[in-house]
Amino acid sequence: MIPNPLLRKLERFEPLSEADKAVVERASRHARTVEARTDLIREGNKPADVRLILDGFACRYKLLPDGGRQILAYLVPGDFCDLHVFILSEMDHSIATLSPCLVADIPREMILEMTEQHPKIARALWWATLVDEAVLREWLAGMGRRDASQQVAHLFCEMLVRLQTVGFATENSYELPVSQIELADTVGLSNVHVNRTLQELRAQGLIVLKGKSLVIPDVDRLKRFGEFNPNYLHLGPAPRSARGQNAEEVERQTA
Amino acid sequence: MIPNPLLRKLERFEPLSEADKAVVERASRHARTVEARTDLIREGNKPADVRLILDGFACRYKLLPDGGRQILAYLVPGDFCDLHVFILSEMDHSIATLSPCLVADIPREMILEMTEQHPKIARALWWATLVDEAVLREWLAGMGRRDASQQVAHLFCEMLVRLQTVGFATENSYELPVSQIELADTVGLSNVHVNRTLQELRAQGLIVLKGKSLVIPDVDRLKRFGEFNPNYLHLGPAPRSARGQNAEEVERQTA
DNA sequence: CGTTTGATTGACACGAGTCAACACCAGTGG
DNA sequence: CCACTGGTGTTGACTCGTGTCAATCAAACG
Repeated sequence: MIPNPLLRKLERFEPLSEADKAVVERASRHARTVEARTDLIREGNKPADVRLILDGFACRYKLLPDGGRQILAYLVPGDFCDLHVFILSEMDHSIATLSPCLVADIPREMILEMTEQHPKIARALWWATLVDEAVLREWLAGMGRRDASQQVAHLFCEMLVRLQTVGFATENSYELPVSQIELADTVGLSNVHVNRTLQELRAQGLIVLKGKSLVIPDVDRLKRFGEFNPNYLHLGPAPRSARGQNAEEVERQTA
Repeated sequence: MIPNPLLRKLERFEPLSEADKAVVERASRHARTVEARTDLIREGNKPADVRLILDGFACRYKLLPDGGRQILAYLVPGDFCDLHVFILSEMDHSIATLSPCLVADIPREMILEMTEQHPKIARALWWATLVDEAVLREWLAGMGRRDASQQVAHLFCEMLVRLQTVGFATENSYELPVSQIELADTVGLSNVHVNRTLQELRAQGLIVLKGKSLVIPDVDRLKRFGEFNPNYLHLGPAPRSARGQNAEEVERQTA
């Protein structure tokens, strides 16, 4: 089986005890598949339990009165749809799958158990929530102050790092099951301009994007181009080697 | 004296007991003044305690390598600079005053006391944090999918509501101690274009902005113009004042 | 008073949006 | 087996919103 992506993510923050791990595993045991482009939660809903993505891509999004859409976050394996539904009375945005997904529905009680009886998990969940917020801030900064190509490059770097931490990316590549239209709704551009931007990144040799498969020939170069500084992901030191041109430890990819 | 803005805000979520209120009051007792345009926390810092704004305007911001700046949030009376510094090892952004501020430094222990021995406060703080995140999402949506004038109008509506809940705005006006340059860094535009946008809003009679004082002659009209739907602020029903009946009209419209 | 910072205005350039046409599949059904 | 379809990617021509540069004003300040 695939190692639990949530576990991988949380342990990136701090090591968990065996008992902690068991609880996390148990919470994500019962999962269902959801096909692509399906709403998991809609604005106005008050979901009864917490959804956890185990495989596939999903996104938070808002629809605007004029029909426009803005994607607010990508949810990848190990990410929660909404940890805190208990507090707010209703969702102020929607969540939908982008690709086919494996989703676990974690009952409220199990979340409470995790947070009340496993302080380390509680802290790690706190951390995950804060990182989500930090990502939001980084996107906002990108939207406001970066041009199209930088912003796309930055996004690709972020997804590389995030997917690597849960074992869904190699050293320099991953599957990005997102159409150009969806990318446009993510970075706040038109689909046409996203297309031109991707062409430009390709022409500069910064990315190789065929279908849904993204390869980054020179990760450091793309990071420099996109002004990507991973500090906001709060991952601490890379687990083994990561940075240099010679980092060759490749994550095993089971998906 | 002035009722504690934090208390007002938290009680907008749920009523607190007298003991709860006393603790909140105590936490915000020792405050200091900070002059305008002063960093409270810098990126990379690990602040020892939590800062609470009691008066004035502050902002979160990020500086980009090219010198650009993006303001990520406005902090108004009742807002925390960073409730969760305990978890993350360092700040990924900075916080600065915009106007002269009154700031309380709340020691970590007092936060722990509030959250561990006063569950209602804990829930209310949770709520405040989630609302901050929701505001961030709304800004992202605005940045990505609204044009300049809508976005500015939306921001003005948001600040009206937020300031009203802490008693720093009248029915239709408030002090906005923010220069056009800072506004530009907020909405992701150039200062020149912000100026033109403000002219346009003025010309349409949507706002009266002289110096730092903002008056909104017809609040509902501005809300409609900016497509402002306050649901993301999760304030529940309006507390009783005259704002009620029209707010729902806006919500209907955006459905 | 100069100095300085912020607001305002105009001329011009450029990035990004819009519209439209076409190519390229993958799926569907006749 | 092959038209037909709808969604996605690609391109070009044109428009328009916003940025840039620069000059001028206005107000705050020592």
